[in-house]
Amino acid sequence: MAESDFYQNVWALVRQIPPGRVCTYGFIARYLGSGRSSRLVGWAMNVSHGQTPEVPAHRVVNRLGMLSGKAHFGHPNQMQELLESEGVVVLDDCVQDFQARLWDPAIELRY
DNA sequence: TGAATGACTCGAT
DNA sequence: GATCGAGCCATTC
Repeated sequence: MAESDFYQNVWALVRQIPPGRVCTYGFIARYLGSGRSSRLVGWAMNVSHGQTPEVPAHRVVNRLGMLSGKAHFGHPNQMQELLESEGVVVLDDCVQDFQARLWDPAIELRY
């Protein structure tokens, strides 16, 4: 039973992140109600592999903009390449202009 | 059933 | 200002 509603909500939210933008675990966790469930968001990403439709987990980084989850992709560089292909500049596993690229669901989906 | 783990975050030193 | 430790919550062993 690795598919709780929490995962579904996380995936649904991540899928709404527009290309070229990124989001953080903490923001997602907070938006879903439990600001302290950031680790569960990471869990959801772990399970999201092979999901359909695909979950753009590469657009989710930690609060510092670091690609902390790149090791869980097929290839460590895959996450960075996916982001760069969408226009996100990645340097040393960190998203450049992170503040500008940040996509906050609490603001973007408030309308 | 209890203990350990994890793609995180915050507060204290 | 940087580093260390504890908390959180669902899943797994």
